Amino acid sequence: MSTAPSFDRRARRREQTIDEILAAAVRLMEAEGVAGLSLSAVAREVGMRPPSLYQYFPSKMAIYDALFRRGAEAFRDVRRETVRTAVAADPLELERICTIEFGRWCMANPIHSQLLFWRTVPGFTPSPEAYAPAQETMEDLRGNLRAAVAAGLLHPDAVSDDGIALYTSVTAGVLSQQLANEPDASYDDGRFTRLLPAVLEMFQQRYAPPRG
Amino acid sequence: MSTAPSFDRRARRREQTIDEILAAAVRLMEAEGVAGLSLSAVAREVGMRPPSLYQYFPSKMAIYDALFRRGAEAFRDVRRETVRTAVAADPLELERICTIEFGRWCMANPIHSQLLFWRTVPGFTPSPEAYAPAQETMEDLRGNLRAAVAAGLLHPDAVSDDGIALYTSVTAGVLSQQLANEPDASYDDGRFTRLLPAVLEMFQQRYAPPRG
DNA sequence: GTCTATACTACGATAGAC
DNA sequence: GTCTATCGTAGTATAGAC
Repeated sequence: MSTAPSFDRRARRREQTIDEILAAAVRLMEAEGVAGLSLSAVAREVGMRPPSLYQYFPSKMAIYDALFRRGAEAFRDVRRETVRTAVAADPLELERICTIEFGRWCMANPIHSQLLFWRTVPGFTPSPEAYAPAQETMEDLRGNLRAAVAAGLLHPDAVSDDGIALYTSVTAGVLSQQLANEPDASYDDGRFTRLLPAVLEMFQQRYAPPRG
Repeated sequence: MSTAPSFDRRARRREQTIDEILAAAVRLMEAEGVAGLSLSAVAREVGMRPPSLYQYFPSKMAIYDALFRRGAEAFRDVRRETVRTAVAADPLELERICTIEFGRWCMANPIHSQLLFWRTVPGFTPSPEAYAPAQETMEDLRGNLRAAVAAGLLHPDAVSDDGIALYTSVTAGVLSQQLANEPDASYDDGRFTRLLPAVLEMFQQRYAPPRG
């Protein structure tokens, strides 16, 4: 087909525009709050008129959904890339590194984090497609902890529903406090993010393996 | 002064109206999200026209501020009332009971909790007057933990800045997860609130007193 | 694919009558 | 203390020209 290359170029250009719109939305949310996003402002930011946005997103909620999805994909991939490249002595150390990288990502992407973890936008619920990568991440986490259990580094209860919920609660706890109270601090300077290694130790201690 | 009683009656009536407005605001936020509050809707809810609200609050932010303040006062008082009436074997158990009562209050008042702990309303920052009771609560918490240290039940590091931050992070962590993921569950049924005793044990274990 | 024009709704807030 | 009327602004979204 002689028209295929042309389609490719158009598709790529379209993708670029979509990226630009989403980037503008994030910038505006940083200034006005996640729930304070307005399509008119997005349009101004990207140099369009509001109606033109509808060529790329059918509604305001679709923008939130795209951001949710990209956020969920990004932090899933941060974890996976860490698993692929990190040098760790054992599965537990690997998961620790993953969680810290995850924490860095959250502080580098506070808007996505708020959208993902707090869900405070009035009418917004993520679509199943947008939510799927977040579930995959939970499975990845469970897999890592399972490996730590198999290696005799954690008690089997660590991978129970309560164990996983406890893990996410304490890690999300420090990140949540950081985002709410010192949102502009870097990961390394944050009063709360500094505590992430400590809560991981607490978890490890609680689920110490049975002796033998 | 013969007019004094009349003033009292007026003042009381005015207080009642203010209460009614704030209660309506909370009801609406439960339905539409904390950041989705509109004065017109509040006015409709209480059976007024929007301009009449300005007799009671000079702006929309003043309503948020009043709710923040009342929330901060309420959970400070929940803790203090618990200290006054709870039967506890030692300061550490007392603080544990306080924290659990605090958790119950959060789940019973999710809107106030969101306002207090997440701060996701675009232009809103609490006034110093509204914030003061929250600081008092932090001091109360520190005092309780100090008593536990004095009783030889916790390591002195527990009342360091990091220790306190760790305490608030892990407790706020389970509550935050609960509010975000299962906001409608009761305290007793929540998948995350159930874990509150466990995180308190983790804290206690981490800051176990020096032996001797 | 971007625009103008516009429909429609709603908002927060103020002025001034009663 | 409550109202009507209104200002000024902004919002989301659609129709249709180019």
